[in-house]
Amino acid sequence: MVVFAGQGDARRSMALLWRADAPADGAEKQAPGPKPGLSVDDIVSAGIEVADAEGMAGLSMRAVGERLGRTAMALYTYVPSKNELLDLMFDQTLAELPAEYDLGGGWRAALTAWAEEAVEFNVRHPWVLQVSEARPVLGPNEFVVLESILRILHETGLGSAEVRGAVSALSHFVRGAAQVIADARTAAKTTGVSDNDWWFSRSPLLDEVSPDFADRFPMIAKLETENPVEENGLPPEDTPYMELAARKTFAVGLTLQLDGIAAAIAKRT
Amino acid sequence: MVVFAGQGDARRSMALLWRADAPADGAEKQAPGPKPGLSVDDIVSAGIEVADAEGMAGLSMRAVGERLGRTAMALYTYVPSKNELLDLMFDQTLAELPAEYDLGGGWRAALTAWAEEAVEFNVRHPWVLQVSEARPVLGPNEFVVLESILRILHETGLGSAEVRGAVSALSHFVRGAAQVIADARTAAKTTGVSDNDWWFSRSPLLDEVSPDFADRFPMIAKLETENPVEENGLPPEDTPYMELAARKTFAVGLTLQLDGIAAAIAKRT
DNA sequence: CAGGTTAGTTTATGCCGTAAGGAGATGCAA
DNA sequence: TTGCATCTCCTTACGGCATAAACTAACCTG
Repeated sequence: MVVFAGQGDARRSMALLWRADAPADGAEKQAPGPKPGLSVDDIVSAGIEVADAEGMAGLSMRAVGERLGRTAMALYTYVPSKNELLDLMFDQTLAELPAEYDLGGGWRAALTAWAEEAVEFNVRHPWVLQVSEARPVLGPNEFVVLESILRILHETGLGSAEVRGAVSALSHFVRGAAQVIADARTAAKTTGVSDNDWWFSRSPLLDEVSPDFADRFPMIAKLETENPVEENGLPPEDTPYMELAARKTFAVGLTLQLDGIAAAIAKRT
Repeated sequence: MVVFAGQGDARRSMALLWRADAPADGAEKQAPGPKPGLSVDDIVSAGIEVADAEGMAGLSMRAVGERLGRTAMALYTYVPSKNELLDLMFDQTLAELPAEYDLGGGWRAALTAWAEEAVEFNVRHPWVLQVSEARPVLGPNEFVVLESILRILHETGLGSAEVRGAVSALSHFVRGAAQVIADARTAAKTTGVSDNDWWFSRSPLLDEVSPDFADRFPMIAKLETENPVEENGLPPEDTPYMELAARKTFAVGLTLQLDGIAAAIAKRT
């Protein structure tokens, strides 16, 4: 399911995201009570580790707490809710993306680098894809990332509306591609069935249940015979079939995106 | 979280999807025991209704059963698990998409119609976006839908690899756009906060927490001032701000996709 | 050393998918 | 007509989830 950004106390959320804890000017008075055994950063890091390893479905307050030797409830001292924790995790994770791209090779090379980086990032942290973009988290790193692609697109000389369109097109494309790759990996891992085995168990069943497949779906049949995923014979047993296909398709699709942008540039001049 | 296609008994799944219950040839012998009070279709329809109304998060066996006046466990007589039910719901829902598009106006017009139809479809049934594409469900309607876009792309004369790239680019784009629109609606509904109110509560906090925003993120600041979402003054209080913006951006992004395909065609000749 | 503050715990509530087992209905063979 | 196999549907139970509420214990300040 899709998760939405903090609907709790907006001020506290923003303060956490931007680390504006404001320990007052100089005062810094000693707080009574036991010293904090954890920090927000500890919890965020543990959360990211859990989510990377077990996926969004495996991200529970219990699991995060356990990784830190605490109960689930202990986390609520530092973080108002699981939602806010997820926002913090999201923004923190974005920090590993480059803030700038080399523009020496022109916008096309830079966008290619951006897209490849972005796909790998999302494959590394597939749970990030489940954080809704509709109401952004508004954390610092989210803005850094947005700024970085805007800087590349600035080179194209396109107007604001086209830039907005390009950002969303590229971002949807990259996220979709990463989703497929990540899902393929997760499916193989959680079911214990390789892509090969999965297809070999289903393909004959498809024939059985729809013997006239090639007549009903001529275009699909044509595509499958003309351009099978395995280019030269069957892929080795342990090749991640789906991921391979997805990566090939990504390359072609990316060219489409860039050519579309080139066309928009051509139209302006 | 993302959901994967039936990892249970593949044969039974396929039989359910293709409605190949095979009541034997002519025999049709009366089964003992009480007559079934439900059908798989009843359950699938109820499931779709629940998911449309409450989203993937609200889709529970208990909720589906309740809609049919049964307990959750009653469903397991007809459907092996929630996963298989979701597969059936997915394929059934796809049936409402057109199987063919008018090619009289050329591939560009047809793809535009396809994309607009697809976005509305996904906005109507946002839970569909959570069904993983990595291991397809392999239901009949999934193939119908794929065949329909392949038929359009056939008109372009592109080769298989380019067609695959175009399908994935268009599909990622359409799904991403729909996701944003659907999420915006869900966020407004579940939080009870309009896009306007959301932004007005956060915008000042952003200034507070990052007073040097315009210096740190000049490109973002420029984009916001050059091309604010509200084109002529503030939008009326109840306008779905985010959705409006998403739809504008969708139109621009779609042009990019189509121009990219046009460029691929030009390259071939 | 008393009192207030804080970190962290335990416990409880109401959700979830679904395993296990039982109750009652039904059709067929004897 | 009886008895049984088979089927639908139910109740109960288990271990998971987020988090509210109330508690314990650590700690600083007066």
